[in-house]
This record gives sequence, structure tokens and C-alpha cells, in this order.
Amino acid sequence: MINTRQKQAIETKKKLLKAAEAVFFEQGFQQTTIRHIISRAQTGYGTAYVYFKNKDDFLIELMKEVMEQFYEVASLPFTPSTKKEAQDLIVNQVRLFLSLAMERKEFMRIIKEAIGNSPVIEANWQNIRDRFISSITQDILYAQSKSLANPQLIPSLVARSWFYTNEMFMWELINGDSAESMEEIIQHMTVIYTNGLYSSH
Amino acid sequence: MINTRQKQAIETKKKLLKAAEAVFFEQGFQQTTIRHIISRAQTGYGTAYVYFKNKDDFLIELMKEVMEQFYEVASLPFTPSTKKEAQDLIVNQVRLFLSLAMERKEFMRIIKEAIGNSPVIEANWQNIRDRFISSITQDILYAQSKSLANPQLIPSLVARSWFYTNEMFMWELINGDSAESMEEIIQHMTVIYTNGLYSSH
DNA sequence: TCATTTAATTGACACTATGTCATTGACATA
DNA sequence: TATGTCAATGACATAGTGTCAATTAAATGA
Repeated sequence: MINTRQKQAIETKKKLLKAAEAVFFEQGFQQTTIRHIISRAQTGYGTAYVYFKNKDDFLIELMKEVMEQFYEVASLPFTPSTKKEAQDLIVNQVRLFLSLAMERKEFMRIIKEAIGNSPVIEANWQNIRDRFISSITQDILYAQSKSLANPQLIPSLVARSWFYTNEMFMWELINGDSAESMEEIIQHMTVIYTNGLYSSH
Repeated sequence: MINTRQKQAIETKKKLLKAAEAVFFEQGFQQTTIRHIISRAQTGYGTAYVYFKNKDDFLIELMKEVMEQFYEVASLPFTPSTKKEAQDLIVNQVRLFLSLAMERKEFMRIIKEAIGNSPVIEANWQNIRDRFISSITQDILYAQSKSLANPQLIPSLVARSWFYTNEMFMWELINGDSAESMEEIIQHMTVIYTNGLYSSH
């Protein structure tokens, strides 16, 4: 059912996407121009605009897969019956979140750069944030209902606090300017989150 | 000792700075062009480049005053002898940090936008981060030496965790998308930081 | 006072990038 | 074979940047 023409079109779009990814990695997002991309893809200038609205659009398409993976991590189940169990589940989710980002280090760097540059990509990232935060909010509500967590705290506020810390350490790790290992970071974040800096020790 | 010419020059630079600030507020950082600025300042196009290297340079100059104020908040003394006292000092510092940002709401929004756009401005902001983080690191070391804080935690890691939360809530408040009041946010952040989510209650 | 030097100001220019659109030509269709 | 369709194209209009030679007006000094 797919004729030569359609194959050709799909092929061209793929070529452009691959070229865009390569150029993004080599030059960064800001430095990349449409001309760089079409030159690498060996297509005419106008061809880029047949398949993509603009530079952002290339990255949005490339982001889709990673976005899906983040959404999966965000929606992991959380039904602990003890504090110990809760801590284990939390550590596990953080590890998945950070590992996923680290597996796509270069790509995440491009996304970081683009967030500050393109409102559409910022909105995409905000979507990921919102999914994690609402999922964590549910988790805290559950923990409160089981008398595991401090019932006086506002779940959505605590969820944001927790996610923001995770996100910032993620960017730190992506940039490679953390002196500590990922595991050390995970352990510390979790201890503070669950027990606090001034807890009994 | 200042002659007419020098006065003229200072006046022109001031005019440009005021114009830049106004245009940044009206159009945002990205949308603003040099032509917008010189048009508002009623100077020739080339004049902008006599006093400023480029658009970033305008904002860098405008940032200086706020940067100083952040540096002051970062270097507040911290020598508590009880946990209660520690908590009070922490709450106080956070309140000053968030208040300062909120007093300059529109300006902070511009800075946020520019951080993602200009590596130089990002570096400036990273400087503020670093000052806060190293100051908080010292505070934690002090608290550990007085047996107030968990001695097993790595101070610089905890400091980053704490500052990142503060920073992210600051941007939230700046954007006006927090449902909660600043005081609620401060209280929650501090409780989690010092006692943890799962602490005795 | 007037000629000369010095310095602030200027806009035209060269350059780079974007997004559009009329044109082209190869494939599909009858 | 003739005709229609659509992917591909690059020239063009537009918009922004940063530079620099020319201009203008103040400072200097004989």
C-alpha cells in the first residue's frame, strides 16, 4: 500500500531527523542552523520546512521517545506498608529517573539548552515535571493514609520539593559537575527527604 | 573634574540602560532587539555598541545591583546552639532570599529567561548558586560540629539539595504558579529539610 | 579668537539566518 | 501516452547583528 513516493518522503524525513540529531550533538542546540541540518542531510533548504515547522520542531520529534520513558518512570506503583518499604521504593524510582537521564546524557544536555530557548520545549519539559509531581503527590497521600508520613504536610508542596531536588541533581549529573557518585547522591537525597537533616542519629 | 563631554557620555549610557530595562519588561529578553532599545533611548544604532558589547551586556549591567543583594543574603551568619535556633535562622534566611526575589519579580523573570539564552548570564547565576551553596555548606559543618546535624551526611551534597529546592520554589513564586503562600512554602521546606517527611509526628 | 585635536555619535553596510512560495520534474493514474 | 499530483528545491523578502568610516561638537592651546 506504500508507493515509491511515500517511501521517498519517509526516507527524507528520517534523513533530516538523523542529521538534526548529529548536528545538535556536535554544535549544540543554539548554534545549529537549518542550513547545517539540510547540508548534513543532503537535501535542499526548503525540504526541511516541508517536514518541520522550525528548529524546535526537530527536537520535539526527537524528544518523543525519551518523554515516553520518563512518563513510565513517573507512573511506577507505590503502595508501601512500612517506612523501610517506602524508602526502598523511593530509592528505586530515583535511581530509574537518574539512570534514564544518564543513559541519554548528550541528549539531555541538548534538551536543557533548548528548554531555555524554546517555549514549546519548555512546555514539554513542564509536562514531565507535572506528571512526576502529581504522581508523587498521590504517593504522599497514600503514605499519609497509612500513617507513614507526617499528616500535617501539604502533599503537593512536598512533592514539588522532592521532585525539584531530583531534577536539579539530574542536571548536575548530566553536566558532569557532581563530585559524588550517583548512588551517594541518591542516598543523601532520600535520607534528607525521609528523615531530615536534624533527625535523631 | 568632569567635563561636558563625559557628562554627556554618562547620560547616554544611563538613557540606554533605562530604555533596555523598560523594553525587557515590556517585550521580554528574547523578543527585545538592539533596535528596540536605541529607539526607546532616542540614540543612533551604533551608540548602543559604544557602551555595550551586545544585548546580554545590557542585562549583565542591570543585574549587578540585585546580584550584590543576593550575595549579602548568602553570607548571613549562622551560629545556632540549639535545633530550634538553627531552624529559626534557616527560616529567616529563606524568607530573605524569597522576599528579595519577589520584590524584583519582573526583573527575575527576565533573568530566568536570559539564563537559558546567554551563557554569560547563566554563569552569573551559577555564581550566586555557588555562593549560597558554599555558605550553606559551612553552616552544615558548623551544625555537625555542634552535634545538631546528622554527622554522616556530606555537607556540600546536603547544601546543594537544600539550595536547589529553594531556587525552584523561588522560580515558582516568581512565575506566580504556586497555589500556596510564601510562608506556607517556607514552613514546609524547612520542616522537610530539618525533620524529614517520615519523621515522628 | 580661531585653528587644531580629540572623542562621542551615527547610520549605512556586510553578513547571517529565517520562513515562504512559485517552479521543477519524477512518479502515479487513466 | 497524456495528464495530474506531490515531493523537492533554492531564490527571495524579511529581520536581526556587529563594524566602521564619516560626522559633529567639545576641549585645547597659540
